[in-house]
Amino acid sequence: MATPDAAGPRERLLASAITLVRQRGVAGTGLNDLLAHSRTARGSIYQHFPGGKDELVAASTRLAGQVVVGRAARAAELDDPVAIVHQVVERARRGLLEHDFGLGCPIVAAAVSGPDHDPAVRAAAETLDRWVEVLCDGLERTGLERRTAEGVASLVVSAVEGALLHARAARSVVPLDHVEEQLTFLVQAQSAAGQCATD
Amino acid sequence: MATPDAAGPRERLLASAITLVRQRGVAGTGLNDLLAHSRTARGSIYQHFPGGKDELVAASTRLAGQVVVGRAARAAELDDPVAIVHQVVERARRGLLEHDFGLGCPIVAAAVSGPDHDPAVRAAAETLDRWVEVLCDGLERTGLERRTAEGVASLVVSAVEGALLHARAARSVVPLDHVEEQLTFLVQAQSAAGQCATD
DNA sequence: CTCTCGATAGACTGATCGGTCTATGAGAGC
DNA sequence: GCTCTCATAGACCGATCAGTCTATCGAGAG
Repeated sequence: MATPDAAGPRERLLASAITLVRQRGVAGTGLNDLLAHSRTARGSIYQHFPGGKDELVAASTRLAGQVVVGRAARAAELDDPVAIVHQVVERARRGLLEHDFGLGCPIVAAAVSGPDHDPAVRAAAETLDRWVEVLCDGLERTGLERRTAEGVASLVVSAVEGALLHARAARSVVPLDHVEEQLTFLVQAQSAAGQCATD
Repeated sequence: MATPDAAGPRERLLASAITLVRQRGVAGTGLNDLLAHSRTARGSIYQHFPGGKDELVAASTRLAGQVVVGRAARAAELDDPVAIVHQVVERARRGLLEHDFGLGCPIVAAAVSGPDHDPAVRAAAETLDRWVEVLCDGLERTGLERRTAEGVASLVVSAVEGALLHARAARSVVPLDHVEEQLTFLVQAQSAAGQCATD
């Protein structure tokens, strides 16, 4: 369980919200499921999240976003763009396999949750933007030109999210393998192109 | 309206299901919304889809999948890989702008709908696989090696789905622009690499 | 004409939804 | 000891959920 139960109800609620939303989406996650999964009293939701389900989901999306961006930032510290790509893809692959394709990306779940749940959508959008930024900075540090790094970082994020979604639905990591292979080729080609230009 | 109303209740239901699911997801779409949007009698659902909502959603996902794959097949007939990529991305871009970022991809919505709605998830997975196949065949026809075409096609589908998702959440087509730019660079580099190898 | 069958409209069910409420208990600070 | 606060447990609310049912209507076939 992601919830050691030593944590308070607020932490348990956030952790359970992230897990259940990854599993069934925002609209598919009911408060009853949430209370049972987090073993929390009904009142505790409104103690910590006066706005109710919407506020809880938004907060859990922001929290998940911090985790995701934090990992990306650590990956972006590597000085080889191929290693950065590998790190990001590998993280997605492990997340899928560890839970037997049961959990998707929390940011994707929030992003597609629609006009109701608008705060969650905004949190997802901000996370995706920051994710791209962080990767972009990392790729630039490895020698890519700024403009190129922006495009590559954006592609990496989009491709990994898309492949994760495809892989979960198909219950196969092949889409992630293909994406890693091609992204690796791309960053090498872009690095080489940048080298030539600056020669 | 996508429903000319001349069509029978079955067609109206399918069209409305696709639209509403693109907007709010599977779990977020209620039968009442569906009936109001399609101006259809409650009984007509069970006349045409005895399995109820689940069967309707699965059928609408398969229908949407046929449309998506059909478009991809037409794009894949072009003899320039760059044009193929442009066609696919441009379709996504127009879909977003036409509805002011209100509608996502029906296949994505079905893919992330979770273990409930399993038929919809399977339909989404099959569509994604066929989509990749169709693009792969097209790219191979333009001269890419089979193995390379597989990887590139998979990346194109994943990247476009991911970028579509990011673009809708952020209400900006920039992610799609970045993806198109980098995918264009990639297919050119892969084509060149293939050329060299066969020289 | 009648008979039939799909479409429509809408009442109705039990279950579940998100949210509010009260009551009890456990622990910290005074 | 006495609050005061938060966590818990669970009853309760109106609204909505998916699904079933009945009744009426209209078009086509006999």
